[in-house]
Amino acid sequence: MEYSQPVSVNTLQRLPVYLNYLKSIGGEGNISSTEIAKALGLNDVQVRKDLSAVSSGGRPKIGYNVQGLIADLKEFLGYNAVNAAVIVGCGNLGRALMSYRGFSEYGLKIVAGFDISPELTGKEVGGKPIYPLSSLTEYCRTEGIRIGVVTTPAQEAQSVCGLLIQGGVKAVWNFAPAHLTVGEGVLVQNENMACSLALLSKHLNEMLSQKNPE
Amino acid sequence: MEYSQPVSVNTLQRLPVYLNYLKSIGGEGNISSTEIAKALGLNDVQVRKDLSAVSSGGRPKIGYNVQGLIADLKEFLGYNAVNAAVIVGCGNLGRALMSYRGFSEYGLKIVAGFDISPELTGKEVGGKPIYPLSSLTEYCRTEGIRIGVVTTPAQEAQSVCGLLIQGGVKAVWNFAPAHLTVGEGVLVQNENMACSLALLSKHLNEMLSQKNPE
DNA sequence: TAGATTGTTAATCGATTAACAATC
DNA sequence: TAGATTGTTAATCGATTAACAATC
Repeated sequence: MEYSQPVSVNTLQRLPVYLNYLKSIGGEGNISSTEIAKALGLNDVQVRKDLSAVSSGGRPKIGYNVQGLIADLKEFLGYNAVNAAVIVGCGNLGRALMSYRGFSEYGLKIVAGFDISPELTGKEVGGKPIYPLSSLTEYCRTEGIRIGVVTTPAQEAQSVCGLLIQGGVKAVWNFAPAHLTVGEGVLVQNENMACSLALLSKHLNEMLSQKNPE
Repeated sequence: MEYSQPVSVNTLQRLPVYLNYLKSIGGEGNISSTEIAKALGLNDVQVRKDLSAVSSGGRPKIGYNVQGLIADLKEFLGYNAVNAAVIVGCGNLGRALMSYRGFSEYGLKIVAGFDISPELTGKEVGGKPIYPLSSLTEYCRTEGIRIGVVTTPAQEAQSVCGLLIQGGVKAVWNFAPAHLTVGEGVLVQNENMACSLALLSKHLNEMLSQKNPE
């Protein structure tokens, strides 16, 4: 386990998809890589290669044990750990994330929100307190927070990101439509809705232009 | 413009990042691909190649006109169009998206929400009505809706997706932690938070294991 | 002009897929 | 055993990057 080979970003992103699928079928039986691949629209060799990084292996002619694979994936993805995180920016999206109960499933625990507005500070959302932005860095440092979620407007995102890093945060989950520049050792994961929308919009355009060709 | 070469998914996902950056610097001047690349941590050849699909081109020794490039990117990404969309599932996340004013920036207009709960139907969020789930397919068909946003629990996601497609929806933006199976010609774009969290969590583990080696 | 910068062609790199041996 | 399925090695494919010619 300690010496498991590094996994590519692409593979890593597919692992939660496998987990979702396996949880949806449930049961006590076994499943073949071919079945998984077919259900998810992937190549079966790819599925086996991805799973080889995670699990103790399947059995020829039988496949993979569903429950075992679920357990291996959860363990590998760190869903059994508990990582404390703060949310910065308690607008609609920030508050929605603070209220979301599903994160515990993924080993993430939102412990507090931060906002610059005096109208929000002192209140609670989803049972979690909202503190003033001025206390963010100190809070992260004393509580040992490693994950920060940025749900501020784009203009504030970079400075807020700086505050988080000052407080010792090592991973920033960025929902603001802005590029964040960070130093070595800090990971920025963008949940950029504009990027997703770009793909949707392009697809629609192509569909329409096929129907109405020049 | 009609015969622009197809753009890879990777390139397409970077275009909104360029746009964000250019908007953040603003101004009337010009900018070189090298500068853009440096600011975003990309390769300068990649930037030029990406931009060549979008813009009428830069000028040697001078670079690209910032405002011109912004306009080209917006046009290419379809941000000047207006695509009507519905949101299915008006829980915390769904309501947050309904209230979000930024989508108009991206050519997306949320026109209505749908939910199965009688406590929500009839109400308004962000000035948009919530209708009962039973009216979803008919609504999409009569209003010509092409985009559906799924913010239901995972269990309901696939059936809701089916209703959307029955109603003529061609692009599904899926926030539920579930794999959606769709037919030919329909695009599913997953905004799967579990996938993002997998990357964050893996990064943290690696950081920690570096500090505390076996 | 000289030099900075674009745009393109060729080389590299990495991820996906095909072929096939190992295994139950 | 025969055949289904895994796991791995080799081939393919596509994206990134390097080299370089074109241009202002």
